[in-house]
Amino acid sequence: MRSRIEDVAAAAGVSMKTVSRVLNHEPNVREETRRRVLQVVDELQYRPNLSARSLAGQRSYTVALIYNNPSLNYLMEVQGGMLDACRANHYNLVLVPLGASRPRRMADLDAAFEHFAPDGAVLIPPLTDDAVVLEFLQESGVPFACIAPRQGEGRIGVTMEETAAVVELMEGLIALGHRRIAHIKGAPTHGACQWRFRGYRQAMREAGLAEDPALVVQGAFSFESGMLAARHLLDLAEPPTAIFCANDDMAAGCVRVASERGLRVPADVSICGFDDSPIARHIHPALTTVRQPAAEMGRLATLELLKRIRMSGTGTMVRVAHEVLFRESTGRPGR
Amino acid sequence: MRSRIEDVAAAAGVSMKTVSRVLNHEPNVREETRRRVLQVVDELQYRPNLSARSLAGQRSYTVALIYNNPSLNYLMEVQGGMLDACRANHYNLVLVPLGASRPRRMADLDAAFEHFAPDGAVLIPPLTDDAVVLEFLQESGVPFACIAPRQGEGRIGVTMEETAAVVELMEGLIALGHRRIAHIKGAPTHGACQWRFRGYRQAMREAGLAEDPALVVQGAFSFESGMLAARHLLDLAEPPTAIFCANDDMAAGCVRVASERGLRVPADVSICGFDDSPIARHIHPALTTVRQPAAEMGRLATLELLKRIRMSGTGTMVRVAHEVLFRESTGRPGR
DNA sequence: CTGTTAGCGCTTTCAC
DNA sequence: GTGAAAGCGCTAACAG
Repeated sequence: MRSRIEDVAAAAGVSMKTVSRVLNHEPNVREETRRRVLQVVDELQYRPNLSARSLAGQRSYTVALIYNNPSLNYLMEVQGGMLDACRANHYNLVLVPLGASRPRRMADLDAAFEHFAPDGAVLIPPLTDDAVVLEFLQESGVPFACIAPRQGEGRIGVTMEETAAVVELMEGLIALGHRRIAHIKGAPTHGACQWRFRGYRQAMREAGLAEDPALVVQGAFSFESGMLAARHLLDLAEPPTAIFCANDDMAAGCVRVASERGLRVPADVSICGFDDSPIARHIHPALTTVRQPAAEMGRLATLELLKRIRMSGTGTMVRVAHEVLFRESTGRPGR
Repeated sequence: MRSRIEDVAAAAGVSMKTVSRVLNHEPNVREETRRRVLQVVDELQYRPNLSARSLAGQRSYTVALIYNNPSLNYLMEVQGGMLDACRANHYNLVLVPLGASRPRRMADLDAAFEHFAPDGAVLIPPLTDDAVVLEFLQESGVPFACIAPRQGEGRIGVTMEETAAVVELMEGLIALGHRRIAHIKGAPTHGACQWRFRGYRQAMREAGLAEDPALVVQGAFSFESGMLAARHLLDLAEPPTAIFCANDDMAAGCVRVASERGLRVPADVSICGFDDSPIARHIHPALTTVRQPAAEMGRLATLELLKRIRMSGTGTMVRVAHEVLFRESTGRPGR
């Protein structure tokens, strides 16, 4: 049978409560007592019973990852980082996928919160900017952290300097000699869409390049939407020499369309994306893109969340560094 | 405050135990009583407290997904299917990634099992054939299900007719006129490697084609290993006209090498994979491959596991259908 | 700094 | 068919 806290207490010659104090890093335990307890814990291979702990402590030791059909790769990375942070802090991670429709989202959220009663939650885009979800969380009183929200005011979590990253990427294109640079935007509900578009405009302006509205088209972050947008752009009387896509999936769609049409990338058209998802390295030519450390962001968001769970009011919005990766899909404009 | 079983009992005019019986689908409750209880449950929005239930019932209502660095897409799909099955049965899913080294694997497993005390576990390849992991599970007495194990004897879970699927795919290649067909094998520790190779050999034999050992090379399921193997094959004095890879990542690596060398796919060389992972549709040309319903397999494996958890000795090894998808990467051998 | 006493909300056992 | 009482293993509140 598994040993209980009572057994540890008896073997260490202290009360259950003292053992509990040691295990929960509470103050008011003499150093010697603490050491003795820890030794017995080790000898007896004692592991606290999660259910008993939760029941008595009115906490679930669970953190929810709330998501809504984003890129699987991105989700997987964030999830991995969160898992690390959770394990390190003896927290459990519960996945909460939300349905597409608004009432469905509410029902899913509600069911998951009723069932798991998470102590906190992490939101990833585009849910970080979903009014319905945000209101639910605010009302529930459960602390939450956001990853890359459009609006980070008064929130905790992690952000990246997306605009700055895009400017850097665009400066690279401009330095290569590109003047007609197109942009395929992401889904408008997604915070990143805004930041990345802003970076595009800023770089164009700073380089003294006129912005041609015909060169900015709406995408939806999917491979297919990238193909559609690419066809549109390449059909223009004066097609762009470079296309900056708001994510890699759309950029891959562009590359595919270019290949189908017999265009060489980057000789005929340069293409770049954002995210550095696996597809960026797997297609030919490999995509120039911006790497965002999704796993690290998941880990950090979780750590900030745990701070807030442990002490209300703590936790901040931390910034992580990006990295612009120039690979094969961009080059000098051809002729 | 959240309502408790006591509140429901009081409102329905029965004992707590009767409510418990209804909620757990136990026998010995009159139909009328059951109906009344359920109505009160609905009115009071009663949701059982997981921790209390686990503590009293000596069960965690948790199922573990044990994995070890497989393809992320595959993992994600299986995970999604398991999540569905878990939600539908009010079970929790806990992710248990295992480290690379053998002692590390044991430590990870042990820690996760001590901490979460899962009621059951699902293994995915290549862990389905890992002696250390299997022994641990057997000794722990925790029921487990396997997805696509090499050896399904006496186990429960899900399998696919991998060999038959490969034969079908190979027959397609042969019908197109291919005679020199190469095979890039998967990692030898992986059960699938064996089944897929077997299908390759069987199809060659049945078509009366001589097997050239030079055309069978070892890969490791990664994109990079596919590139290496492809270079080797395409450098042969008499290169193959078609290459069947044990998974899509390696096939994508082959396509990339072919593109780099200016070879046209499929005019100069046909390439096909296995899995129908997203990359299969995202590269150009899109890959001919075999779709395995990973999400469905995750769901079914979980359902079999839950059967066994609920009644020892029940649960079986179920088979799911595959689908061979002929797309753009295969065609008649050129010249 | 340490211990005692009550529960947390549910299931189990056994009696009716 | 149904119910009463006794825990599951832990933490909270308070007393020392």
